Amino acid sequence: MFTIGKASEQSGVNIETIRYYEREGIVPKPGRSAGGRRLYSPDEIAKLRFVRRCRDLGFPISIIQTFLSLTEQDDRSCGEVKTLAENHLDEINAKIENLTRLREALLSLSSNCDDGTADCPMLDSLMKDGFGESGSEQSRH
Amino acid sequence: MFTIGKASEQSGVNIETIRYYEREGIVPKPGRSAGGRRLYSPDEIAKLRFVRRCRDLGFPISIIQTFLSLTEQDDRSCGEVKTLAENHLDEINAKIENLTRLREALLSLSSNCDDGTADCPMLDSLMKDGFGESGSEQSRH
DNA sequence: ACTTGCTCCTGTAGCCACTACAGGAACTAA
DNA sequence: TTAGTTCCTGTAGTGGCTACAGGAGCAAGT
Repeated sequence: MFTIGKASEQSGVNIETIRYYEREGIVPKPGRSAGGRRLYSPDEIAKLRFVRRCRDLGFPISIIQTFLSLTEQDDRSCGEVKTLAENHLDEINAKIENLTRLREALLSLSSNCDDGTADCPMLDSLMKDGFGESGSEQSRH
Repeated sequence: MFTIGKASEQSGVNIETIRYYEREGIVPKPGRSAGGRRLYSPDEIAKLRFVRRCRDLGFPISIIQTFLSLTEQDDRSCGEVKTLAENHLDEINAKIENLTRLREALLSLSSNCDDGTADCPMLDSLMKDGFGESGSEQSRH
């Protein structure tokens, strides 16, 4: 059994984050020592590491909770996992596309932007009327 | 002069967000009608639109505030803008790289994941000891 | 036995940039 | 006048943590 500090080291999850996961019911409450300290088994540490790796892959907590419940009941888990992973891949691809378009926009805006000029062409075009948009979009995640 | 609804339409900024920007001092407080309603001039609407466009480009509010103060005093603004834009471009590029690596990782993980299997190889490898990491990293933005 | 210094505990508040109410006041059109 | 719409303030919630404050427990050295 390991204290929270060791569990943090071994799982790569910050101590405060571990306590947060417990508060939120993302991982089960561990046992306690006589003095009231949390004690983690290797299995519980593996679970923490699993959550961190999923977070590193960009999965939101809600999906990770589904993953965790799928690992409990080992009943036809793989199909559902694959679907969730594919949806997540689609989101990642969409983000990459967005960022790439954004980069192009920013590049072309800042390219006219030379040191020494009094009026900045980038700020100018961002302030102008009807510049890169077709109407009032009003959509942001 | 326009009410907040028209200002929202014309700038593309949500009504609640406009009020939030005002509360936070990101845009100056507009005048009010006899009945206490906010009234926006075309210039103030242009400022809101500017903020939205910068947000669309991914700039954080803190940077946008710098931009706004630079547009007030038209003193050698362009050099500073260019630097901020380049730093932001670096961040965007870093994000794209991260997401691309993430996509590869997720693809290779989920590729072994076929429907019908009892134990999911993706969840399996995420749960295992020492799989894709060199030690205890502990670094997340 | 006592002290030093580390780890741990709970509880609360802050981060970013919004978004979503609730409960009421003020306009506008029929 | 009345119904419907827009606006007002104030507060709380979102996600996923992170950062305290103020105290208790514990291990090693003297």
